[in-house]
Amino acid sequence: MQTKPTTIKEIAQILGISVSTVSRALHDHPSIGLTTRAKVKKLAGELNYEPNQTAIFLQKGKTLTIGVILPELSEAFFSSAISAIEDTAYKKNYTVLLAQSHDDEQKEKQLVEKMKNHRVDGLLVSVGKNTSSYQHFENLKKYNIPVVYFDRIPSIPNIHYVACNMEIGTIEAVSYLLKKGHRAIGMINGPQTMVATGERKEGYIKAMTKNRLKYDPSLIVSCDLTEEGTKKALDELLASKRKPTAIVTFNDYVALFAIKHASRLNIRVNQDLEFVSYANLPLINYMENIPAASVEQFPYLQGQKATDILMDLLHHQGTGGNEPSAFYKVIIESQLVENKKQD
Amino acid sequence: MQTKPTTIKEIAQILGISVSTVSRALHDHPSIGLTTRAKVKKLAGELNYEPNQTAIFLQKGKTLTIGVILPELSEAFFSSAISAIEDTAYKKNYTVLLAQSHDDEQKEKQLVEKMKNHRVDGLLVSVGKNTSSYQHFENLKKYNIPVVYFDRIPSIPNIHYVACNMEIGTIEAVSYLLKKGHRAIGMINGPQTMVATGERKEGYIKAMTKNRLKYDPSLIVSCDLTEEGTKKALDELLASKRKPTAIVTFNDYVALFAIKHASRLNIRVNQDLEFVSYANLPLINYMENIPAASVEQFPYLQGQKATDILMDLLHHQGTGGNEPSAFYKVIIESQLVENKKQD
DNA sequence: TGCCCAATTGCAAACGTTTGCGTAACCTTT
DNA sequence: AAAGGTTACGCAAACGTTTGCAATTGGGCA
Repeated sequence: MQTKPTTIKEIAQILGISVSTVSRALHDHPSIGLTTRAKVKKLAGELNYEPNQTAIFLQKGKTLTIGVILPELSEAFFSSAISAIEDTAYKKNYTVLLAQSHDDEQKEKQLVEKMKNHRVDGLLVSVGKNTSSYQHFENLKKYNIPVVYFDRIPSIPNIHYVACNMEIGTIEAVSYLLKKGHRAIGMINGPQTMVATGERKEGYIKAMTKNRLKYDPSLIVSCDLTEEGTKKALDELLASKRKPTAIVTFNDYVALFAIKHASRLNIRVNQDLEFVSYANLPLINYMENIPAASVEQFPYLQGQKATDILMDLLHHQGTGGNEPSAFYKVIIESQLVENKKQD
Repeated sequence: MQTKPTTIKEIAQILGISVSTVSRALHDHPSIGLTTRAKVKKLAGELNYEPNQTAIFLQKGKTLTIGVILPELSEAFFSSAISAIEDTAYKKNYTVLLAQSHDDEQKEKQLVEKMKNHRVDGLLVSVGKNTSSYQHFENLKKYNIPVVYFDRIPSIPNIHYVACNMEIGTIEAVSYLLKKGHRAIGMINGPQTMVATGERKEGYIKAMTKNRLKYDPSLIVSCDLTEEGTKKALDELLASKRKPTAIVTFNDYVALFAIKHASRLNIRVNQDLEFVSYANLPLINYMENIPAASVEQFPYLQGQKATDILMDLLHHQGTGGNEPSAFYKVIIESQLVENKKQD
């Protein structure tokens, strides 16, 4: 028995009234009599009527759907963010259309097209790390599809975004190490191309100068974030004139690679060499040797904020319709969190 | 300048031909002359025409969208699975509508409704751990919306599913420990209610009897998967008459909790007490003290298979339409993987 | 020259809903 | 009792497509 879903039309026919009346009755339109209203609802209930959203979408030009494009669903940071996005969207009765770019610009472009065809009301994006042009996103403006970027944001003007500023967190991280008595503090930073790399460096320098210490450029090395690159970076640091007693790493992956390498070199982690990192991973809770502290980047919060902004945009665009003159630029300050190791 | 997306209608008007001709031209319908076909396509290109999917959905009754309902997006196992689902669906030109139940049966029901209203073509489900009735899913059959369950599958007949059988993996795990000389092997199992708990126990027993060893029930304790519960379970095992020298845990979380607890009790992990677990987590790569081996459950593969099945169902339902007489029941055999600790 | 067939194209319905406007019926008012 | 005002409902268009069928054209052939 394959039942076709009940339609408003059938209800109208059974009751011998018009479809418009049924539609209005179901929406509690005041111009419909109480008795008919009740009759309609009763029957609708009995027939298990569910409005066909696709029809409503077509009619209204809105889909109550937001698209999310991000590099990699299985990465902890993003899966946490997407969890937040879904939660937040759900509360506002929106649904989430999901796609991952795998850091492939070409695929990212296709996905934007797809999202446009699906007529998503808005888009949440964390751009791929190789993406060089943002035209495919910018085009959406013409179609009045708002885009909110999060975490990995493009460096172009006039966009809405929420991101995490690493500078403050880094200042805190370095200060934390200084307070613990460290003077030679190394940093394994990311590739020069990334915005976040610059922020970390700035933070490092500011923390040093704020404490009237001089900044030794040889203590900051960049790496490509791979295990191999991390090893080399650590070796380089350990070989420098002022051998560091503490290291700030670009992210948890790098930290763990470095820790692994260090303990193989018979360096006692967090004793001979203390680590501070940026929390991308939820696994810290389960580990033995972990960075002494991490700079939290709040993926859940970022996802939540980004979704809130998009919702706001969606609900206030009906009127004006022109380019918004103001853009949301939410910066979440990163924050140092001490990793208490045992319970 | 907010451009409305180009419609087929506009193209028709500009070219002075009918919409049907335009539609057919764009689809390379043979009955349309080559010249008109070319003209239409040219203009469509210039105007950046993109078909309005919502209209097509309405017309065709198909949305090229599949819904995915699972407990928790941010859990590593599921984020890996969803990644696979998206990848696989994308290849077949399907889009993924995503929602998480947070293990809340009530919300799960609402989500099913929502998915139905969105007219997803099919559904991929991993049920919440508290879900007791599966009626909300079963109802979808009436609407001809196929459902494929994965990983956390309900124990009811006549469903499509792909899941991982823990028995083989467990046999392998226990055998692995036996081969290493262990004789007193403990097991921290899950709650009695879960299918997987039974499978693990079966595997344990089979491995023991296969090796002509007697099965000591006191060496299998169940726990609620929390950190507290795990501690208690481990304490219980350590207090038993035959103190185990190795332990198989229900999953990686449990394993890590247990390892944490053990090392606090000054037990040398994998020396005094060896651990084998089930891989839910990708973090193993980064850790110091890890289970000596894990039973891999292939989340990516599960997601992939489940999606493939759904695709197949979707493409073959056009004809019959009645209840399928055959159901996909794909069992992925779990597999023991030795965790090589240092490269 | 008349007829038939193939090649093109157009008409219009359909998918399920919302909504502006028109129109009955009824009730109140003078 | 006629005018005016409510109240309750129906008509039909619209959203952008697809598609069965009809209609038009032209050419080939007898």
